[in-house]
Amino acid sequence: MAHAAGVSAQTVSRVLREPDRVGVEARTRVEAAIERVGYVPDLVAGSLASNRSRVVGVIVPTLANAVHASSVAGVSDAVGPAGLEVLVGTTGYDRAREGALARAFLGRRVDGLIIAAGALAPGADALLRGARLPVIQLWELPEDPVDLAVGVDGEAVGAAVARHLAGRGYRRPALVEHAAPADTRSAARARGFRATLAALGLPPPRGLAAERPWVMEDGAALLTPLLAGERPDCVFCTGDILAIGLLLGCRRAGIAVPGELAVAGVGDSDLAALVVPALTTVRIPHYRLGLEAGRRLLRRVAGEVVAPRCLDLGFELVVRDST
Amino acid sequence: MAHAAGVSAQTVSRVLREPDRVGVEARTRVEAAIERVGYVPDLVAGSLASNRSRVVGVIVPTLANAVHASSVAGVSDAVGPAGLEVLVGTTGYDRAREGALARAFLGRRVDGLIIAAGALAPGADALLRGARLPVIQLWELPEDPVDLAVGVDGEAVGAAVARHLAGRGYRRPALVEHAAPADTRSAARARGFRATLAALGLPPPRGLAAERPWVMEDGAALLTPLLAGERPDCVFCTGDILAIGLLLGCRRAGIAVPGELAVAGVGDSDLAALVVPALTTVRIPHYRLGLEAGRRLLRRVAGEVVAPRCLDLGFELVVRDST
DNA sequence: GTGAAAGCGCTAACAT
DNA sequence: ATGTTAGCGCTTTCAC
Repeated sequence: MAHAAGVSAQTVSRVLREPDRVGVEARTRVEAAIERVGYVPDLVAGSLASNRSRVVGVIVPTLANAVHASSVAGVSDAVGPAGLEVLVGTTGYDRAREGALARAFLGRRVDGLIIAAGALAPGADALLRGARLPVIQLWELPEDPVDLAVGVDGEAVGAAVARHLAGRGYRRPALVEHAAPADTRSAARARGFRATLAALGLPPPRGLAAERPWVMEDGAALLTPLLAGERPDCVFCTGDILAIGLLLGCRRAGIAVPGELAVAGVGDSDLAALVVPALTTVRIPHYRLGLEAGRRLLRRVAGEVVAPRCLDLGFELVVRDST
Repeated sequence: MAHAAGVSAQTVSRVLREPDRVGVEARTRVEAAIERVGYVPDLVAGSLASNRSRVVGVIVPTLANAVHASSVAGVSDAVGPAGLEVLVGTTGYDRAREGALARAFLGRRVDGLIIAAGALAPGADALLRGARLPVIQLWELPEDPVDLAVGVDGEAVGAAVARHLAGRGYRRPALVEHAAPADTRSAARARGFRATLAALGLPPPRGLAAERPWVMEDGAALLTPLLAGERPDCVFCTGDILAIGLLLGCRRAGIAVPGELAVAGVGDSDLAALVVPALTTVRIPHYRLGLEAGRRLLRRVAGEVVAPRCLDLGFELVVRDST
C-alpha cells in the first residue's frame, strides 16, 4: 500500500489517523491509492501495535430477552459514533460463564467492558479488579463496584409497589419471585417489597418462586398454589412476564382482576399496556441504561475520572387497571 | 510467561491450543505458571500471527427490535460453543452504514460475516464479493448471494395471507407496507400479496405506506385514511406492530374486527396472541434464522462447501380471531 | 512534513 | 516432544 502511493507506511498511517499532520500533496496521493487498491487497513495489527483495540465488550444473560437486547442497543448507539465496536457475549444466565467471557474479552484487549451483573462471581470480580480496565456494571448498584455502575435501585422498586398496593387498600399481599438466588435483581425487588410491607404494618406476603420467570405459562400455573389456603387480595411479581401469565390464568379461571386479585409486575414490557386488564408495572429505562453505560465508558476510556461511581437512573411506577 | 514456566513461548502456545502434543511434565509446569502469574493470552497478537481472528461479525438494522435481537441470539448460541466471539454492528436502517460496517469488520479480520440484508448496497456487495470471506445474508433469499443465504421467501408470505383472506370470503383488500423502498422484506411481502390477489381475481388492494412501521400509534393513525372512500373489508400489514396499532384504532373507533374489517400481520410478535381480538399473523423463525446462519457460517469457516447456497426456513400462517 | 528502525506478543515452519 | 527463526502489519519513537 505504502508502495502503491509512493510514500512510507507511516505516512499512510498518518493520513488515516491524523490527516492534518500530512502535507496536502502526499495526502491526496495516498487517498487516491487507497481508493484504487481497495485498501482496508488491518485493525488487528493496529491494535497490537498501539495497545488499543477500539472494541468494547458487553456481557449480558441473553439477547433473546428484549430487556437486555435494548440495553445492548443503547451501548451500541453510545459508542458506535465514537468509532468503537461492540463485542457481545451471552452467559445464558449461567454465572460461571461471566468469568470465562470476561477472560476471553480481556484476551482480546477490549478497551472497556460492560457487564450486566450486579455482584460479579468472585473469580470475575478479582480478575477485573486486577485488570485496571474501565468496567461498567449494569442494572444493579453494588456498594463497591469494580469501577463504575449504572443501574436502578431494586429495593426501591419493590418498596414503591408495596406502598402503591397498601395505598389502594389491599391487605393480604403475595409475592412471586425468581427461584434462582443468582437473580439478584429479582431478590432486591422482593427484599424491598417485604421490608416496606412490614414497615406499613401489613402481614408478610405469601411467597412463591418461579423457576423460569421468562415463561408466561409458568405464571399462569402459579395461580393454583397462590390461591390455596388463605387467599391473597394482591400479588407482586418481580417480572412482567409472570404477571401477564397470572393475568391470563385469572381470565381463564374467571377470577376478577383487580376485584378478587390485584396484580402488579416490573419491567413495563410492551405487552403490559395491551393485556386486558392493562398491567400495573414499573418502567425500567432499559435502553437508557445501556446508553448511559456506553457514554460513561467512553469517558473512562478517554482517561477521565467519572463521579459518582454509581449512577441510579430511577424508575417509574405505571399504574394501570390491574390494581 | 514462557520464562516463568521455564519453557519456550512455543510450548506455552501449544499447551493452550493443542495440549495433546505436549509432554505431561512440561504441560503441568506451564499450567501451574499460567495459574500463578494470572496469564491471559493476547488473542490480538494471536490473530495477527495466525491470520484467524475467531470473531464473526453480525450486521443488523437494530437490536431494539426483538426480531433482530433474537436472530443475533441465535448466531451467538450457534458459534459461541465453537469458541467464536460475536462482533455486532447496527445500521439503524441506514443502508449506507452497511458498507461502512462491513469494511470495518473486514479490517478486524473477522473469520466470517452475517448480514441481515437481502440485496446489499452496491458498494458493500462488491466489497464482500472481493473479500473471499464466508458471508451469510440473512432474512431474504437473493438470486445470487455473495456466498450463502438463510431466509424466508417474502413473496410466499404475502401470497399465503392473500389466499387466506380470499378463502375467508373477503373481497375488498387493503395493504399497509413500509414506505422506505430500502425495506425489501416489506416490499417482497407486498409484491406476493398483490400478485396473488390478482391471480385470484380480486381487485388490486388499496395501498398505504407507513414511515415508521415500528411505531404502534402510527398504525392506529392509518385507520382514517384506510376507511376513506370505498371501505375495504380486510387489510394486510407487512408487519405486526402496525397491525396491532390498527387493531387498537378499531377498538377506539368502535369498528368491529373482523366483522367490519379483518386485520392480518406478519411476525407473530409476542403481542399478537395477547391482543383482543388475537391477531392473525405469520410466524417467522427469527431465532432459528440466526442459529442456522451461525451453523452454516461455522461450516464455511471450516472450509466446507455448503449446499444449497440459499436455505429457506419457511414460515407458518397463524390464524387467530382478527380475520 | 516525512522516513527509518524497532518491536507489539503471538504462531507457522522448520529444525532438532 | 520441544526449541529456533521469522515474520504477521501496523504504531511508536526518534531522526532528519
